[in-house]
Amino acid sequence: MDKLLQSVKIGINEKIYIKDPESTTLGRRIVEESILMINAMGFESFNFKKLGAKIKSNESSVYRYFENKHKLLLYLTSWYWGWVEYKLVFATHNIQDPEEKLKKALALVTSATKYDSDFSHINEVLLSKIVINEYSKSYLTKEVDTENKEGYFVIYKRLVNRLSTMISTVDAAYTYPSSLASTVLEGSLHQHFLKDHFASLTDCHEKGDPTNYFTELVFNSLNNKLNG
Amino acid sequence: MDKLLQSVKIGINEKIYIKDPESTTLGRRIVEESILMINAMGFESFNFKKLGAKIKSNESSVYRYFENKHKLLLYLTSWYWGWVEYKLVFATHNIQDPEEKLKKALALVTSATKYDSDFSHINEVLLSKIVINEYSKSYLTKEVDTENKEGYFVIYKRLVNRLSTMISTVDAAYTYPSSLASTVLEGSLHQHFLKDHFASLTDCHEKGDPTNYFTELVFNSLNNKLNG
DNA sequence: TAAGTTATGATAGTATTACTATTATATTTG
DNA sequence: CAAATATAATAGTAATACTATCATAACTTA
Repeated sequence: MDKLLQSVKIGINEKIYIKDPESTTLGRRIVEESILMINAMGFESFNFKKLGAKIKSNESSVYRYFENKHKLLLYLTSWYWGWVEYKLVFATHNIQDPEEKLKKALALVTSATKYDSDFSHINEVLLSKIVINEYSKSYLTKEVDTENKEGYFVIYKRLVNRLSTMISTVDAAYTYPSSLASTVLEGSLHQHFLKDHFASLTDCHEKGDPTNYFTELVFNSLNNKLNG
Repeated sequence: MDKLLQSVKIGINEKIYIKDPESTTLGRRIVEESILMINAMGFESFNFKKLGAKIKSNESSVYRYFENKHKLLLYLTSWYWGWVEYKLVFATHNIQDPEEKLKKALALVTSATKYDSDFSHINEVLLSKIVINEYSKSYLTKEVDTENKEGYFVIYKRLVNRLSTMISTVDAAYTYPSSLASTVLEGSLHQHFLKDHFASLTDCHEKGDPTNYFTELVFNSLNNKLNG
């Protein structure tokens, strides 16, 4: 429950930003508008000069909040995963049955993000699209090990571990709980991407499909007499 | 078998390059050295000026082969997937039993690339590392739909479909053969990445682990009385 | 082998990016 | 109200991602 409360404000590693964007109106405008812009034009075309112009502020002012756009992406994706973690903990904490708990968690983590506005200035639907299209770019870098040591990916790692633990609770004998958890999280983003751009490479076309696919995938792997 | 022979030279969509790098010594040097450089410094730091200098040629000469570094990445990754496809077709074409065939295919597709030098100037081990670290960047772009229409991803798509077909041959009733195939291919790259940078998010640490993990994952999903 | 063609190399130039630095002007706070 | 702080405006730099031009080298073929 303490973790839960801690997650409500979505505590992001302070090294990711120079000045907490949640602490000022300008900061929130930066986050708000960057989500719209990255979503509309893609991460590579997006830059701080354009963002400054769009919010009728200035490039130099944006740089006082984030060192560069890579750090801003780390901020946005950390926020997203923190939000998913918050929903996951909230939605599963009173479920006793391990299988039900895991089922609920999988549904939450694999389904497309619907409209939500607990955090006024953040558009979670667009942010989830950004995560689908850009998340890999935040870690597929030469700096990944340094940044990992700095703790830039803790929220995501904690989420994978929560899923992994739920998997192990259902079947303590299963050999690959972490791999399965990371496959579900990353694979879910990938299936959503394929659905939008490479329809022939996926069978997830209807709403609900990624959830059904991954739920089957996970439960077929657990408590299976064929294993071990 | 015709497909096989066609694949030996690894036929890459001609729109990806301006001038076929296989047709000249300089072209092959560009490909050869770009693999070493991208592997050493990462795709973002790599550029044609540095490459030109390294091969004691010139930036402008490199631009006569590839429009930009994105196209070069498309070329390298297409080559890689074409090479994997070639190995896959070669290694499985005389296996009759569908399960054995699929097993062989999964092993080939999920295991780390060992030393190979059928194609002298291409270092397949380093190229496979590039694919692990950079492949997503080739399609996670705003231009993906246009480039897909141009046929820049045909080889990869054909490979997913081959795997998908093998899955359906083992179990025609399985609902998600394409999703499972794409999950295996993409997921395998991801597990290899995690092994190197986020060890706590995977259980694949030993050589052979990704193969065992994905083989179990696939076969637990097929011919399972729990389904349907 | 001379003449034409094509490939490569060298150099220069442009627009954009990703910043840093400086100074001016608001705005907040004590 | 003064002092501190935040923001805005402007300028500047090094690097990137090219394009264009011209010279020269190498190959081709008549």
